[in-house]
Amino acid sequence: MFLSTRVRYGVRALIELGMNYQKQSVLLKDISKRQNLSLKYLDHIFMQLKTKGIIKKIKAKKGGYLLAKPPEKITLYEIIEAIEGVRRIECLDDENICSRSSHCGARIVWKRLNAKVDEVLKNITLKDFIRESKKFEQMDESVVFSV
Amino acid sequence: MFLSTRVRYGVRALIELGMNYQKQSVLLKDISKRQNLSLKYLDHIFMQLKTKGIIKKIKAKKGGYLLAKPPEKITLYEIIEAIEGVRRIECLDDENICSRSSHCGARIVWKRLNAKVDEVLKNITLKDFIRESKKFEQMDESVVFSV
DNA sequence: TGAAATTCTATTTATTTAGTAGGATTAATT
DNA sequence: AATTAATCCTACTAAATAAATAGAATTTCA
Repeated sequence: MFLSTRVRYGVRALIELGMNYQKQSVLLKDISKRQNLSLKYLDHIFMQLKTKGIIKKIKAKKGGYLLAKPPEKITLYEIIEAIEGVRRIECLDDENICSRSSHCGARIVWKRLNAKVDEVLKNITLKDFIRESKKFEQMDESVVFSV
Repeated sequence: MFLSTRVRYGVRALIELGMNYQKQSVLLKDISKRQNLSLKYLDHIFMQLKTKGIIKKIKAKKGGYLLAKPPEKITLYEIIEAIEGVRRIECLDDENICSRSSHCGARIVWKRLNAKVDEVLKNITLKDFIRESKKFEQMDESVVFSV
C-alpha cells in the first residue's frame, strides 16, 4: 500500500481539525506552521476535502476550517477518494476498455482484491488517527509531570 | 488498490506459465503474441521475476520460461515485490526519515494499514488466477460443444 | 555454425505527483 | 465603510515515476 504525500499531509491536517472537533475552527496557516507543510499545497488539498463534504470552511478573518462531520464517520477510503480519487485498475470500472474483459480470469481476482482493500480502507476512520495521536499527547504530559 | 501495468502484464504472463506448469516451457514471443503485449516490455518484467526466483529460464532455441515453483506457492505480494518493489510510505521502513516518527499517531495507523494490505496480497496466489482463468476456458469449450 | 531464444544497458516518451505563484473573493472586525 | 486576514481559484513549473522502445550481446540446441 502506497499513499501519496497529498493523502498523508491531508490526514495530518485532518487530525488537527479532529482534535478540535466541536471546539473551534483551525487556520490553515497554523496547520502549515505546526506541521511544517507548504500553505499553498495544503490549500489545494483542503479545496478537495471541502468539495467532497469532509470539511467546512469559515471564509473571513479569524475563519479557518472544521470537520463537517464527526471523526468516526470520516473513513480513510473517503479521504483518499477525495484527494487522489479512487485510482482503480481501469478494466474494473469499464469493461469495454479491454477486449479480454469478458473472459479474463485475472479481472475476477482484481475485483476480489479491490473489494478487500476497499473494506480495509473503509474500516479505518479519522477517529483511529486521533486516538493514536492522543496517546502520544498523554505520554508527553506524563513525562512532564514525572520529572 | 492500484497496480502498475507492469504488474498486470506480469501476472497475465505468469498465468500462461502456470497453465503449463510441469508440462513445457513457454516462449516470451508466444506470450507476447497471444496477450498482445510488447516483447521488449515483457523482457524487462521477466528479468525481474527471474532475479527474484519466481521463474526459471531455458536460454536457447526452443527455450523459454517456466515457473520456478508451484502456482500456489507464488503470492501476489511476491510478484508485486519483484516487479515494482514494495513501495511503502517511507517512514515505515526508516523512522529517521521524519522527525515526527517517534510521536506520530498517523504512523501507527499506517503500519496497521500496511500489515492488513500485505496480508491480503499474501493470501492471493497465482493459483487463484489460474483457477479463474480455467473457468473461462471450460465455458468456452462448453459453448463449442453445445452449438 | 546458424538460428532462435534470452540478457542487458541505455534511451526516450508519457503520465503523474509535488509544489509554487498570484490575484480574486469573502466577511468579521475596527 | 475600510481594512484585513482568511479562503478560493486558476495556471504554471519541476521532479519523479512509469511505460515503452532500441539494439546489440550472449547462450545453446539442432
